[in-house]
Amino acid sequence: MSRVATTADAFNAVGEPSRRDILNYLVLQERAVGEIVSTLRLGQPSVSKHLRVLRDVGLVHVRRDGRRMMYRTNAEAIKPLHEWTGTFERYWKQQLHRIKDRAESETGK
Amino acid sequence: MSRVATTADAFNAVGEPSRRDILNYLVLQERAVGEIVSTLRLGQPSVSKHLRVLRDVGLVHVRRDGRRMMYRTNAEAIKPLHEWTGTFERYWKQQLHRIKDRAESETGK
DNA sequence: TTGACATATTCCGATACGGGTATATGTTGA
DNA sequence: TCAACATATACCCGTATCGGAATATGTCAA
Repeated sequence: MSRVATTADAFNAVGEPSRRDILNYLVLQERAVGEIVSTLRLGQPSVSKHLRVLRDVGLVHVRRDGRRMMYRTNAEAIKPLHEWTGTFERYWKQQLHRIKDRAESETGK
Repeated sequence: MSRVATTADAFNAVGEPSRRDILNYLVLQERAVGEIVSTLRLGQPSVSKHLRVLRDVGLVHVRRDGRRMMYRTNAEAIKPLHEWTGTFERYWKQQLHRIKDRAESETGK
């Protein structure tokens, strides 16, 4: 037994930089594959494969328009990631306060 | 040329489920490696390796305490991920409104 | 100094991944 | 029906990754 799944979850899907680029691009507006290819300067098969991964985890939606496939980001699928990272918010705020407090007590010395 | 870096960035580091578990655990309190191993039921070398990845991207801090190494989550390193996912917030809110509006107009019909 | 303890590193095998090339599939318009 | 177009899939290569076993490194206590 070796590596577990991976592409089967949104956290992992988003770990790939090109896929984040694609999500950033597709959230603004629905786009055809060819537009993604030329805008992001990636190979067409590469883009199709990234889209397949994103689709499998629900991060994008597709719609056929004639012979083109129109993709768009499904922002809701990103919500869980935002929520998970958000559970750490109180901790980084604490850390900032500690740093700030220490700085103030030092200047006040 | 093949796969790019990966372990060299926080997004990817967090893509691994065990590493998320470790971060969740270490944010509550500083812990020794052995505690992580027994609490999360993972192999010791495996944990050490995950910790090395997390450390390299700044997601955890270490401190030596005698012969033990005490790790804790560096919440601040998670902030960029929270911010990136946050850029999608307005879009999922829009989607929710659209869904809500449609539901209301349908019941009102 | 030595043995026990705690952690890190190395090595291995199986597999997943990403990019590229070639090819298959599906759709349109003539 | 057929050629052009748009996208998806299959395949290959080189590499990354994960887990586990074995081993190395570092630290303490006697």
